[in-house]
Amino acid sequence: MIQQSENKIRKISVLSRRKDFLRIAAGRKKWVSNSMIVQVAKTTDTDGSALRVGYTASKRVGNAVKRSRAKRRLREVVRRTLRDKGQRGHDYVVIARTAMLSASFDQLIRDFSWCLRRLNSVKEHNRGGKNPDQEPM
RNA sequence: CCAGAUGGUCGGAUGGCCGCUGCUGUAUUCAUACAGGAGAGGAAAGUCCGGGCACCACGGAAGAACGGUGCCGGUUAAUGGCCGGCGAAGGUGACUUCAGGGAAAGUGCCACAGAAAGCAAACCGCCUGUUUUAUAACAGGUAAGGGUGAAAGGGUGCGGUAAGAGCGCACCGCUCCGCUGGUAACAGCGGGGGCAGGGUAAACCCCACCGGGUGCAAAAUCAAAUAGGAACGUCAGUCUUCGCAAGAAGACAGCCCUUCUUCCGGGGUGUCGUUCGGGUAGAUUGCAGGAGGGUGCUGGUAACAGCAUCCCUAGAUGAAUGGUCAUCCCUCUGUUGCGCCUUACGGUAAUUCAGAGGACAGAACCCGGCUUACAGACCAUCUGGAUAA
RNA sequence: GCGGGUGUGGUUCAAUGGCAGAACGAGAGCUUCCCAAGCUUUAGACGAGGGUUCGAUUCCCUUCACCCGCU
Repeated sequence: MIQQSENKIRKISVLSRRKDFLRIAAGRKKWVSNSMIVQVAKTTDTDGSALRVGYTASKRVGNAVKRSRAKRRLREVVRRTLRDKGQRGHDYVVIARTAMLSASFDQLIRDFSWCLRRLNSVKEHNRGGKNPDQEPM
């Protein structure tokens, strides 16, 4: 995409507040793959240039060791991928599923890129003039 | 060599690329670069005990209540931990396990079965006597045997007796006294008593000892916004008092409440600004040098203590300490099959190749324990058995 | 991280240490032309492991799961 090549994202900051997670989940824009779920919403900063990411690994993933490992792999995937393919001015939330632990790392990168591509195409569709409230997600 | 017992150590290794969080140094745009060096455990877990530390409460001591602990001695900051000993139970043994005070202070309970479940009593029995041809009935004695039960008022043997019975005796058990050893728990020996005194205290209880409460989201410092508080200034309708004035006090008016409108009554209340104090979000400290660890010596059976010397070893906060790739190591499975056994089929299996797997588990103020989870590997001491010399 | 609490049939709850029960639900039968309702009847549980006791759902210890409170 042309727009992405213009994006020069110098830093990826981390979401930490429960309020932000609830706001992004209420945005109802998400895409599910086998190993993860990606949610996205427009950021609330006035600057509009930030790119923020939140990570979630619930107790369903496993005990503390497994949750921590899932978050570390998520961070590594996001660090390698989102700098090129993410859109700035948006907040992302990545949720780990159980397959996060057993899948290979290449598969995780493919899953994340696929989710981002589908979400970006949905947003392109939005700019075409449709009402965003009637988005069938 | 096989099977065990006890105690301890480790719990994947190396390298490439890309990253994360503190610390130190340098540079500057003062929060960023670069360099150096550091960065999870034996259980970090469960939160079951004990302390440090912080705040709150409290004049001291004792008692009551509540909770806990419970053989004896030692160790420790302290403990319900640990070490040593005693007793009981289990094991051929090394060794292991034990909430292991008091049932002769009192209360409660012991279902069903059984005659009887607690000051003993007597169902079937046994024995004697009377009546009766006999069977049997009645009266008395007795508790050995049977039966019930988890448990039936010491056990075994001999004597004794009409039958029996601690009725008598021997041994064992119980209990009391004395002596000896031991700090003690307790053990040994001797003598007396003559069988009373069932079990249950993880039932109430009694005795001895211990315990103030809350917990780093404790607490301290700095300190936005909003609301409320205090001080000062400013403005505010009328009247009265004080005062030359500035101003202060009081009353009425105004505004709000008293369900709604009016009147009466009652209650409350100034506007704005600045500052202060308390204090929330947030930030910093608390917070990593400590009941610290390694080695050696000394004392002690040991837990542990003392001395000397060396070392500094995580500090995150939606929570770092990694991600990925390659090689090696270990285990398992499959393929090939040197060699060995076998006539052969076949069996075992060095090696090669391929695949899968490599446990339990992540610090959150710190420390001492306990408990629970854990693939495997190694070391030391000891026990039982087999073989050889 | 810290502090509390609860585990009993499929569900909601009882039960002095002595045969584990009630209601609803499930199955079968009776009744009815059929269904519902009603009546009769059956099956089904003490979270797990140890200990004390003659005997444990109950008492004690360990463990597992779940719930609540503290920002």
